[in-house]
Amino acid sequence: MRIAFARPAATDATVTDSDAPTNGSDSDDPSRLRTLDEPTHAEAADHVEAAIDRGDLVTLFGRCTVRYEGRAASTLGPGDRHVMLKPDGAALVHTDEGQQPVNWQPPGGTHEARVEGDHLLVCCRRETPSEVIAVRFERIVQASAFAVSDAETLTLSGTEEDLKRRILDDPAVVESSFQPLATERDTPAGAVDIYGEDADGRPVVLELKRRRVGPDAVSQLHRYVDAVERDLHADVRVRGVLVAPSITDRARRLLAERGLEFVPLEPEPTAPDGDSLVE
Amino acid sequence: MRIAFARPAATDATVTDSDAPTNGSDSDDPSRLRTLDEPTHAEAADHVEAAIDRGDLVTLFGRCTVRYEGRAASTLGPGDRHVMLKPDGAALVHTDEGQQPVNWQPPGGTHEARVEGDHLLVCCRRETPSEVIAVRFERIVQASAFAVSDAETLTLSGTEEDLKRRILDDPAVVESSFQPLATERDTPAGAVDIYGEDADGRPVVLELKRRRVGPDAVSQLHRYVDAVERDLHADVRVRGVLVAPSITDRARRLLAERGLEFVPLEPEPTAPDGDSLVE
DNA sequence: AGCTATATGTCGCAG
DNA sequence: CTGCGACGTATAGCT
Repeated sequence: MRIAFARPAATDATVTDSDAPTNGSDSDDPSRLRTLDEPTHAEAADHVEAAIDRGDLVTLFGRCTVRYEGRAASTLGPGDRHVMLKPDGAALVHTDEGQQPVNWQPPGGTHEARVEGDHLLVCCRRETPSEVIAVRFERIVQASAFAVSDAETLTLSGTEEDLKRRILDDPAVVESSFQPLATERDTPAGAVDIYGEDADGRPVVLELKRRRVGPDAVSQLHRYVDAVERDLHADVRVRGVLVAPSITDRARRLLAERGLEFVPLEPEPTAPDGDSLVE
Repeated sequence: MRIAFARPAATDATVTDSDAPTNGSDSDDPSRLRTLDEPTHAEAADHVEAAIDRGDLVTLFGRCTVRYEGRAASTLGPGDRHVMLKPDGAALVHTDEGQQPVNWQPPGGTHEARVEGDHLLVCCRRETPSEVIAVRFERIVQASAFAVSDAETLTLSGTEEDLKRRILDDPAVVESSFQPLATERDTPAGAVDIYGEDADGRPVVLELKRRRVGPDAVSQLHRYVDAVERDLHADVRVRGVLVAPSITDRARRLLAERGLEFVPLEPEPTAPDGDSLVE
């Protein structure tokens, strides 16, 4: 603990919420940060429980083990890690490496912190499917709680949706006289990205991908073309066109075997790079 | 800042690393935690830069905007968020919701923190592909650095690998007299999970999935069966069997259309649930 | 709640 | 490095 003089005797006595030796801000400080450095397990448990109740985002630095059981099961021996508990029920355990958490829990679950023997136990549960993460801290270096408020939503470009718009805006980028008739056209095999007709009036199925495609995309297109041909149950041959920035060799071979086509196209026109994010 | 008396005059004067008003631990304290609460931008910049140089895992709480440009591009307006910079070059920006970061950078990149106007700019770059995240803080509530050490690796069970072992241990779980001949057998379409022969000596291709399968898995199996049939270029018909816990209706239909088969099997025998993670 | 497809997917492994 | 497939994938949209 940072404010040692304010700490109760290091018994396992429960620390009352409002009297807890949080620091960094008064309880009505707009910063909404509450931090404990090197707390006892009991202090940390109270701190975390109170933060969860308030709806704060909680972080914990410390040495811990992790066990998971649910769709699969895992164990992780002792090490220094960072744990994040989100107010929406999500939980993340990060090591020093990797973009992905070593263990996690999706949103919708519940968090719980309590002392268990000589450990702080942080438990994150969810149902459907029933899953649990148990994080056992032998030492907590820092426990922070922050009342995060974020009204903004991400604006993203360069997606498959952008590629779709680009084609609908100017169908000629696919092929001259291509005419889109429907998007998300339903078939027994699933929804077709763009369905239309070529210059000769033949049906065309487009499958769009925002990036370089492999064999899986070819199979997907193949399924749709098959399904539409059955659907029309006429003797017309349905064209299948994969639209993506590029294609791998194996995918191109597969495409040829199945009589399908490829049109190279980026989600967005390649701009003569303008402003950079940092000057 | 928490330790106000230790802080230099709040000019933009650079804070010397070793004299920086970190707290929570001395520089050689084994806890290896260094935290600043409500630092100035200049203080935070120095703190973060020093932590990156040391190879610490860095976290930042505060109000910021985020811009990303690379494979795609995005912008995110001002809000309270949590930023994590890992020593391996990974970066994560988390809001109060979702398991996934709202913005991120995979490992391998470089981090940088500096004052830019009235903001703290945290920049995370990587090459191949060239990508940048720029996080601009208007306010930093807390900046922590922790020398994370984690020697352990995750032990995971219930994977496709477990399913494969289960079949190789006792091929009869697939079908009586099924005989595995190879795993990862190479074909022009990719590697087959398990290749073998049935009681009649006919070639069998197994595709394994650790969980319920949809149409994509059927297509994958179909590709492999096609490829093996061409490969053998004999007139033998190759059987294709999807092995997974369960299958969706549409996938089952697709499977039937292509003359393929399904065998229900879990990655691990369903145990009469033993010890729970918490008692 | 289940099904389907996308994703700045990430990650690991092989060529 | 690219290619390819698995992943406790997560996430969104739709029935």
